[in-house]
Amino acid sequence: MKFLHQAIAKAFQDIFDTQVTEEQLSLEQTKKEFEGQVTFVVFPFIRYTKKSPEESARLIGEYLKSRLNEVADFNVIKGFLNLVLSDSYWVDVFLEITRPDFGQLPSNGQKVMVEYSSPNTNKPLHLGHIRNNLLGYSVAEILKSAGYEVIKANLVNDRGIHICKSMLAWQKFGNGETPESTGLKGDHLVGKYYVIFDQHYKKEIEALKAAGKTEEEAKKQAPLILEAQEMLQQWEAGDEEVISLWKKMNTWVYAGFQETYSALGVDFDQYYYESNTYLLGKDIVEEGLSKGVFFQKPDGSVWIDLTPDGLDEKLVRRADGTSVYITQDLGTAQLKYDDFKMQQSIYVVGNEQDYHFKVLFLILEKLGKSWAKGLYHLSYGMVDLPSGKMKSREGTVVDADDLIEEMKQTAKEKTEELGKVDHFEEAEKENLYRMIGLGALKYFLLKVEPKKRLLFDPKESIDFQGNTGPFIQYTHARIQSVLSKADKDLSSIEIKRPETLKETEVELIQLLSKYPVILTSAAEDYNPAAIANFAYDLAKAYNKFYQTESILKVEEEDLKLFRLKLSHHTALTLNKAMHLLGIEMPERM
RNA sequence: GGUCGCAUAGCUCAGCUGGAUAGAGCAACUGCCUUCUAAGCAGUAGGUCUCAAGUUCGAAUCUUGAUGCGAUCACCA
Repeated sequence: MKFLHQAIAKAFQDIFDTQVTEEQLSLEQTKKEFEGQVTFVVFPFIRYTKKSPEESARLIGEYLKSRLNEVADFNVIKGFLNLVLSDSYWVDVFLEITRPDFGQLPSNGQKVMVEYSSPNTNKPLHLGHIRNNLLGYSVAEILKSAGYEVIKANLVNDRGIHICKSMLAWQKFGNGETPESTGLKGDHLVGKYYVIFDQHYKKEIEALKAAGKTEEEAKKQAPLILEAQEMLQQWEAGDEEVISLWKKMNTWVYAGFQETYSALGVDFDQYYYESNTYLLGKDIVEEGLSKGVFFQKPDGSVWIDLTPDGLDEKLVRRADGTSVYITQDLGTAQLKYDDFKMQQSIYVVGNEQDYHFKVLFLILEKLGKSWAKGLYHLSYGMVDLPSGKMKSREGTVVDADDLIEEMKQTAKEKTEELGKVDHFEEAEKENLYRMIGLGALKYFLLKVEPKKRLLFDPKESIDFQGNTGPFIQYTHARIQSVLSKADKDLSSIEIKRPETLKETEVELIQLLSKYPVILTSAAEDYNPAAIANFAYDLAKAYNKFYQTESILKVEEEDLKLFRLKLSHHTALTLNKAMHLLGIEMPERM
């Protein structure tokens, strides 16, 4: 498109004797109802042309048509100059697309860390974590494809009072249960005891309230919570028995998480454990004090005053010298940077922590950390149920493992209804159900812009038709079917340039050619939804082409080959795009 | 109450740095499988882009205010 910018700038020079820079010009895609593929809006420039919009557009149109082979024709409607580019030009564009490196941007020498998942080790993963994991994974893949070197990091929240609750409940009521003895996945077993703790704790609170205590008092004085707090202290003191119980239960949880991660197809390059990092940040507090960024209150607690920035005063160290949440995050941020020296660091964390990250980044900036400007909080909306928020203690969560299983089951039912895979081997069927079920789930979660909140109704199953993952997978399988029937090695065949193109072919080529642009902007915005929408548009455009033109039945061998090649590169691009969302594409379905 | 985010068809969502008559999917209704996979294609119907002012040739998009929903404002994480 650059040639058009140049030519239009030159047109202003030649026709109107006025300077318009290429940067000022913007071209957009012509709306479907009009003829042409590219539109130049002249309204903003009539003050340079000193002519009516129509007249200006007509003059530029004529200029372009007479000088550029690529411009076959034009039409003017009001101030819109619609350009019809030649079929030969679109064939050139297509040849660009067939280059082997199409869709992978060259390395930009930048390193970026994407932290996502960050689970608590006291309960299994749920739908909220799934959104987090898929977003993080996808953003990481998008950045890789856009030329970054990416480190996927997971910060495991494996310590603290909540872990002690599960441990205590297991100790008291567990009767030595293990994942092996119960057949439960490790994270589910530990989660079970987290719930059991809460049940007993609530009973104790009720008993205390009946004895005349207030709610507040009861919550603080219940024997179980006191015991859990004591256990936390023992843990921090390195008590052997507590540590060994902690290790045992964490091992169960990690095994369980790993299973869920691999079912989801997400992975990590680097794990950080809070049990290792929770003491970090103490030297940053000292640094802040000596730099005068932090100040101390009479009771000894350390604060930062962010009121000039429109925020509040924030505590960074308690009066008793212990850290708070943000302290260890300051330390961990430093640790990550020291480990990798990356230019950007992205935290994929829910929007409930918007304020926390605003404060965190601001503090690091005030401390003069050169790398603070590369920090970014990729904030995503909560996943809500029709009944409201998911609450693990109340059991109103959509469990990750259950949901994955249900999706496969639904995929199986829908596929069997269609009866197209009856002759498949059992293993291929199972794999197909997995791909389709997960494809539907992943697409459902990723097609929506991250910051928007998401409503999930367990009673309504996720669609398999229309703007969905399976639709795109189906399109891919359909193309593969055509290609395998053709039985040609397309990569080694030189195609002859077609003289003319059909409308659906031009549409397809134009869409395909946009892929690198979409990829770039998706990487800039950390937005997988842009990729999802592109894949959908591409699949739709292919289906339209498929329905209007025949491929294998055409007489002329050259045309057949061209259409096969077009199909082939559509499939490749669909595959690339969906791969960025972590969605696998079946060869047949 | 302060701050931040969101608001587009009955439902779920697109809408690029302001541009043409605001687009898809689901749900509803009509057509299209003796022809390359009908999880598809084509069509009908469905809108005060929450409301009000402003900026301008032009606003769903930018500004301000209002309303509604959500989050957050812990010596919790």
